[in-house]
Amino acid sequence: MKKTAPAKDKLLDAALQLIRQQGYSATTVDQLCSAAGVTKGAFFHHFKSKDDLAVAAANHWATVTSAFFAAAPYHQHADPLDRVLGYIAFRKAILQGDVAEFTCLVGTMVQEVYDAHPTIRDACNASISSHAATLEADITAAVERLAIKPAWTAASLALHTQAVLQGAFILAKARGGPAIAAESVDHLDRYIKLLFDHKQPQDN
Amino acid sequence: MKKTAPAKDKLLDAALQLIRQQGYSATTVDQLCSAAGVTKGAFFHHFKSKDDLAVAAANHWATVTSAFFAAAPYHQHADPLDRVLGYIAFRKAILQGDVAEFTCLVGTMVQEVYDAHPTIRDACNASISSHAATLEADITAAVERLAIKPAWTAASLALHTQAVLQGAFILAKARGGPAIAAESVDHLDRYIKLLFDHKQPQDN
DNA sequence: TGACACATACCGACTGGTTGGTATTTATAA
DNA sequence: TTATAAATACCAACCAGTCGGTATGTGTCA
Repeated sequence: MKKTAPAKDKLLDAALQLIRQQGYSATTVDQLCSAAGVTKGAFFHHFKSKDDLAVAAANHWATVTSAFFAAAPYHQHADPLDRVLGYIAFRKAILQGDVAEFTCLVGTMVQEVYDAHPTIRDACNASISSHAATLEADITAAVERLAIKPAWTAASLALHTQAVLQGAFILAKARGGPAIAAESVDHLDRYIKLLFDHKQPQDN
Repeated sequence: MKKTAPAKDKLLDAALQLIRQQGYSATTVDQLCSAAGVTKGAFFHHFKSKDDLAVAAANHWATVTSAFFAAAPYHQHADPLDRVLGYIAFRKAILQGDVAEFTCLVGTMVQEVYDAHPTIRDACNASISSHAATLEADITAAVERLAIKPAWTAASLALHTQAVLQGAFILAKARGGPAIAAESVDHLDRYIKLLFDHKQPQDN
C-alpha cells in the first residue's frame, strides 16, 4: 500500500500538463522533475531518455482518455446516432477552463515530432486512431440502422471529427479561449445531423 | 540592384521551412543561419531575438500566403458560392508532397507558443484571422445571393474551414501523408454543399 | 570631383547559462 | 542479501545572445 503515487506516475501526469502548456521541445526534463516533485535520478531510472518519456506519455494519454470517454454518459443511448451526437455534445461541454486543460496532448506533440521522432509520432497516431475507432463503431451502426448508402466511410467520418476537434484546439489557442472552438463543434454537429437527415428545429 | 537576396529575406524563408518541419522551440538560431547561408551576426543584426524573428516570420507567412491565394484561379467564378467551393477544392489540390510543404506555419507555431509568448500568438492569430476574413466575404455574398437565413454566421463558418484544415494537417502529420487530410477536406466540401442545398450527384 | 562623416549590412569568435544524460551513492522492500 | 527505487553530484554539448570589428554604401559640402 503506497502512501504517495510512485515517481513514474507523477512524471507522466506532469508530462500531460506541461507538454500541453509548452509543447514537447520547450518542456525540459528538469521542469518535469520539479513539477512531479522527484529528482533527475528518478526520471532516468524509469525512462531511458526524454523521447522514451514522450512515448510513455502518449500511451498514458491513450489510457487516461479512453477511460474518461468510456465513463461518459452518452454511451447510454440505445440509438447509435444518438451516441454519436452525444459524443459531439460531450466534446463541446468539456471545452472549459484553461486552454491547456481541454486540449489534446498527442495532437500537440505530433506537430513537433512527426518528422524527427517517428516512434513518438507512431504513439500519437495510435492514440488518435484508437479513439476514432470507438466512434467509428457507432457511426457504422447508425448507418446500418438508418439503412443509408453514404458516399463516405465511417472511418473517414470518425477521423474527420478528430480533425475538427484538433483544429478547434488550434483556434482556441490562437484566440486565447474556448468560445471559437465551441462554434466549430457546432458546425460538426450540424454536419452529422445533415448527413443522417436528422430533424433540425430552426436550422438551414 | 541586388545580386542575391538580402540576409533578412533568406532567414525568413528558412524559418518558414524549418519551423514547419521541426516546430519553433526545436529550431535553433544556428540552424536558421546555416540554412539561410548567413552568419549569426547577420541574424541578430536584423532581429532583436529569436522571438522577434518568430513574429516577423508569422507576418511574412501572412504576406506570402495572401499573395498565393489571391493569385489562385477560384476567384474568377462569378457566383460567390462557386468561389467558396473553389477555395475548398484548391485547398485539397495543394495537399501534395512532403507534409512540411503544405502545412501551416502559424498553426504549427501557435500550438507551442500560445501560453508563454503572447506576441507570437497574436501574430499567428492575425494571420489566421485575416485569411479567414477573405473567405467570410464570399460566404456572406453567397448567403445573400441565395437568400437563405442560416442559424450560423459567415464568420464562424469561415473559421470552421480553417479549423478543419488545421486539424487535417495534424492528422497528416500523425499518418505521415496527405491522404487522410484530403478526406477531411471532402467532408468539409460536403458540409458546405449541404448548408447551401447544393445539388449532389450520388451523395447522401 | 573628391574627401569626409556617418549609416547600414554583415562577420564570427566568444560567453554564461541551460540541457539531456551519466556515474555514484543511499534507501527500501522482499 | 539482493534487486529495485530514488537521491546527489556532475559533465560535455549546446543554446541564445553579445561584442569588437570590417566592408560597403550614401549624403554633404568645398
